[in-house]
Amino acid sequence: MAGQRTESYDFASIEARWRDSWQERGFFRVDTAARDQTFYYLNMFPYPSGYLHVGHGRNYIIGDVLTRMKTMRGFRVLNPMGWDAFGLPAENAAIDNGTHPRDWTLANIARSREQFRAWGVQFDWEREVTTCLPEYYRWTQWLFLELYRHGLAYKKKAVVNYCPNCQTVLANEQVVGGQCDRCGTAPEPRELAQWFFRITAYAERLLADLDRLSNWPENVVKMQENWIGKSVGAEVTFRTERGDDLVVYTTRPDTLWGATFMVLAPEHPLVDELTTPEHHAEVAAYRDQALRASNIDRLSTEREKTGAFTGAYAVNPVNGARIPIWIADYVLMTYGTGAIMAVPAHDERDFAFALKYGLPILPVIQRSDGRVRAFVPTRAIERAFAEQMTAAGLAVAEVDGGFVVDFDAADMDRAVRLIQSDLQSRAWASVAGARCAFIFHDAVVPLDSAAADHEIVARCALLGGKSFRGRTAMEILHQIPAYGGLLFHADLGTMQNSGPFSGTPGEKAKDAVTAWLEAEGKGKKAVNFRLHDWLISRQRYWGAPIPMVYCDACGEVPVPYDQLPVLLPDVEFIGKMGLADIPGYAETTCPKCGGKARRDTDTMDTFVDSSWYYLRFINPHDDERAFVRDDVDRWLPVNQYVGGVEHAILHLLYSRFITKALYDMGHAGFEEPFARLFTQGMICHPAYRCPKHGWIHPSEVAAGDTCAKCGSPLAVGSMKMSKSKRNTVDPAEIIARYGADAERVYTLFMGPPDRDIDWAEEGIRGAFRFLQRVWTLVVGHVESLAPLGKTADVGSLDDEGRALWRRYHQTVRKVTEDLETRFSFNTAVASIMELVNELAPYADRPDADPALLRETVDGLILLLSPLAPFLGEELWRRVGHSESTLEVAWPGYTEAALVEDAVEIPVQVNGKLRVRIAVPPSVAADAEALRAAALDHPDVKARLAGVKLLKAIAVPNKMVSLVVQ
RNA sequence: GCGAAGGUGGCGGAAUCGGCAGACGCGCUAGCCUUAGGAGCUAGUGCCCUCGGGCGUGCGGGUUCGACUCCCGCCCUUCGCACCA
Repeated sequence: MAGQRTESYDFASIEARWRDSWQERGFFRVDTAARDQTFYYLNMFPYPSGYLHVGHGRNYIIGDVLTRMKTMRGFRVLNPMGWDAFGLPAENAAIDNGTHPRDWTLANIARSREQFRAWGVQFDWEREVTTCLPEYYRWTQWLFLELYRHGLAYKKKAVVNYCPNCQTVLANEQVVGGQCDRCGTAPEPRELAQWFFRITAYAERLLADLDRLSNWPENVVKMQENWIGKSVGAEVTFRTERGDDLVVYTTRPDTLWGATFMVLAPEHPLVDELTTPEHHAEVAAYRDQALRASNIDRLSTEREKTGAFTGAYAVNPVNGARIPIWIADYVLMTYGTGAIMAVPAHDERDFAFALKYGLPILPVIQRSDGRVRAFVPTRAIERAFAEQMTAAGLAVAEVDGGFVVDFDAADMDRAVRLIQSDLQSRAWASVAGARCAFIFHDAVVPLDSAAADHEIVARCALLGGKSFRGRTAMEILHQIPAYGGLLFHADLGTMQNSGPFSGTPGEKAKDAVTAWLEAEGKGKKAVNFRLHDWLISRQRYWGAPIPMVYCDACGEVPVPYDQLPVLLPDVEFIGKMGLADIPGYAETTCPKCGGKARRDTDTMDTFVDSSWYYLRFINPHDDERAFVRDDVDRWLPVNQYVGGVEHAILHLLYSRFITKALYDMGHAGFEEPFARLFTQGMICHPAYRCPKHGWIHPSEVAAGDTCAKCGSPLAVGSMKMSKSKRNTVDPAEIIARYGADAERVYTLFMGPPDRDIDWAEEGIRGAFRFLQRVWTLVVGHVESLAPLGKTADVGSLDDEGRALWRRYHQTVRKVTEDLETRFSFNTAVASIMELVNELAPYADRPDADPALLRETVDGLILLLSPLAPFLGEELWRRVGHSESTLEVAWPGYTEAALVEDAVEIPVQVNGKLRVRIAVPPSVAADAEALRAAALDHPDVKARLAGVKLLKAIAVPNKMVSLVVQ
């Protein structure tokens, strides 16, 4: 066939021929003065580690496809690239390689640029920004000063997370699962004076404006919502017996009457003063142990609750009850007020704590399901008990050691009376659930107060029975298996045992109690956020210096704007070091008084660098301003932002905060930086871990998944590609073997771009074969094409020609839609493949219509050109054109071509597909006509012979559904 | 525990608004062509089958003429958060 005669697909020389053409012609240079049809596409800029693997490629290839396609659609597409170039990895790599972080970083940038070039991925390189260069970080420092000037940057002494391995503090967001985000070490708490950005001032807006981000993935929005963690409740002031005010935060003011003790965080400032002498040793020991324990231990919910009694008491402001004050590490100093009122009946943690330490548990909220269960021990009653209960209409069942009677809260009084009447004189029974009470032969004691709790415990002790003893009534109930799951609940239910508020329904309870607290001056409504202020100081060298000076006379003095940048000293890099380790760096003069002063020796978190870079791309070379308001207002918010989900919280939250702050300062006219966000999935590849040698390269894997070095069995699993796991695939090898176009097409085709997916070598061969077929098809039929500009004369085509013509126009529509609005690259590729599958046999026909071939072959090349740009350019010239595909308008389609000659309509009988009938489009589009046509069709008639037709439903253009008897 | 996403052939996946399940590709089978290949071409490929059909989208129900799709209840996988009062 054609394959033997045509020249073969020499991707290497094709790609070499076009690789630099696009940059040379400046197709991706954008004039930001442009006003119409602008589109700002942005990839999250990479950390220049010097090696981008095929997984990184996915991100940039998607962006390149869209940029090329949108350019052909007539947009001025700004797609810039920069480098998030400060930070620890550069320092660590520099230490390993005995070089300077700057040299390592700049060399890597050059290498990465080369990788983009090999991929054919294009950017407006004239706008390249590099965060570690003074011309950029000068403006990062400007940003810091602006935040400072507006009260949004402040220095404070605080207990912060310090990573001993990285030798620097970390932001809250950088402690993931109790470990340093970077190195996995458990950070230790340290009290240090550090710079913070007041992101909490924006907590409410950052939360509220999530509603505007309808074009963000829902999970990212949810993650931010959870991270901000707004909760509404009340602050209630308890008074200690010594006379201190002890303020607690609670989301459940309605449970106040059930507060039977208080718990302070071990590091709470009042602990020392409150602790009585006889409890001092125990409290001190507990606190030391708690502070030493890393966050990891404190974080586990599984862990048993521990604590220590201070010996002190407070008074419950709502009922005057005297309640003990404890300390426990399940209360965090960093949330709320660092102190809680414990309501063990309705808080799971308090419940566990109270059971362990024998503290009273008083139910004050009814279960919302109203369920009540009585447990009656066998020896407490007569033999006929069950029969009597049944006769009274109560559900009774025998269980181990006795009977349970289940009823509704409304039936409580009657049921309790009945049980009591059966009770032996020295026995007792109990009731738990929506209501809680103990039944004695001479009294029924509801568990409604501390006094009742005492009475119950005393009576039970008196009655004996070694099995049911406890320090509290609830502890006694807890020993009865039949009550499993009934003793604790956290429902919002009707209040009970709560003085004047008893009977208040659940949905009103919180507000009613809060209003009352405010009126009484005992508390007030309060809102709490999980979000903390952003700690931005870092004690490491490779970052933007914090532009602040400390003067004995003037105090804290910001570096004047005209003295920026505060340069990172160009010194020999000697390993893990900070600016404080550089002799002479700190020495300076006070900008205010000219006296001797010291510079701040910390650098900024790299997330500060990346929190505003999208603005700098608009005016990257302006040395007067960070950015120009008019210009950024025209280009931002970014139309399409693309990156990994791993930035769902840190970078994306910080950027939103900075944008809002800049908006408030009048520097920008928009409040959200990224209008549309897409988070692409990771590419995974098998990774092998040897118990002795750690992550090993596939070349070191012996047969049967054992280590070639030591023979140990390996742990194998598909994991996100990363250098450290040694499971990356080098794009250079793929490109050498199959070409960049094949890698691009495979990357797009492998699956939906937001999903994680395994890299498979076989898959890329499929993409390669496809490109080869396109090559053979086009190059082999150049002679058969009509002159440039000809399009098919539909009227003169035969059936196959018309089918191909329609297929072509359908493909144009599908590819356009898939790329531009659906982000569905895999189906776009699939539909182009289908077109090729239909075009190839037609083109081989000796009587193929030259004009149709011209139209479809030209269109095919254009549709393919954003995906496989090298092949696109080459073929475009081969078929006679002289311009670049980027200068040609994206193909359009004709509506008329989407209409079929005859529509095949499936006919269902009783829900099963039985017959397909072909009808003209006009019939298919009309329900009545379609039904008639179906019923008239011989095959359908045959199906209906001898049965009774009950219903015939015709759905225009879709199907006919017949229901028979 | 809370939140999110997902579960479809041997594999990656498609089915966009409730309307022909499995597009497209990989792999596999057979044949052709070459015959050193991981090259090319053609045909086939969800499962079962008595060849008429039957069964099939994690499981169990429901709504509907019709359900991968909607509703209810479960199970499993992945991710994020997690003693947040």
